[in-house]
Amino acid sequence: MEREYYPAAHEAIADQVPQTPRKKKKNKMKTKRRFSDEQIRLLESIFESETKLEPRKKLQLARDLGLQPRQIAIWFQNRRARGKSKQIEQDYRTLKANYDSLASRFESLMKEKQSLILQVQKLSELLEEPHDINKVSKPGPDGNRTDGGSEYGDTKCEREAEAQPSFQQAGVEDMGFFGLQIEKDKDIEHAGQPLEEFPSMNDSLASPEKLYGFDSADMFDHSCSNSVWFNFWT
DNA sequence: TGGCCGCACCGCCTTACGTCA
DNA sequence: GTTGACGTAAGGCGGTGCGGC
Repeated sequence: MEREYYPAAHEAIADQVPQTPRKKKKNKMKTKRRFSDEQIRLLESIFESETKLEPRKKLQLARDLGLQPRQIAIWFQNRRARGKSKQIEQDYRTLKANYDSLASRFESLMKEKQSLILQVQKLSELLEEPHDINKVSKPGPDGNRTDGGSEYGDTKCEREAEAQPSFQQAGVEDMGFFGLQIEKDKDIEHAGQPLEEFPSMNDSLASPEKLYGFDSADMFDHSCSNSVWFNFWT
């Protein structure tokens, strides 16, 4: 469909675009005409080099395009607003991509962490065995206990509470032995916090828990204040 | 020198028209 | 021909900077 273009300023439409309309309110615009492609092209080319116009240049441009200076000023204002809006959208996309990438890496690291914790628990059991072998209930054929519990207690807390001294007994104070740094005592209480504070971009973006369907509360059981956790973030 | 006023300009939000599917 | 979504020119408002008094 053909556009209706804004005529030159000296034509009738110019009368509807007062030079200083700021004080004239409630005077509804009668007609609105889009600028011609040529006008837009020139405006865009100038906007590329300077997003704000000097007054003299604005007057010159208004003459060249047959528009009112105020129309030029408004076009630049609206153009800056459009540019800003697009920039915000671009920034949002970039941030979201970074967030998604980070969340993905977070998830994979959590899996790796869980795997390493299991390895440590198994090693802990191995270190424990020679000292206390008589207390250990008889394992089933597959190596698991037949009563459904473990030699370290039936709860996660008990297992962890007992697992920690075993390292000390074995002279393994520093978990750097496993390439890890163990969290102890008060530091342990903070070990789970970064997980809960994993940044969500905003309410519209799901947190990792929602995004990936896992619950941080399950991973960091705060019912055990002395739980052994590794500092995920170091 | 500090305060006031008018003006121009800006950013931001809103309105209303033009265009298109 | 109608309608709803979208783009955009322009209105309106509050804020700021500047020059004159």
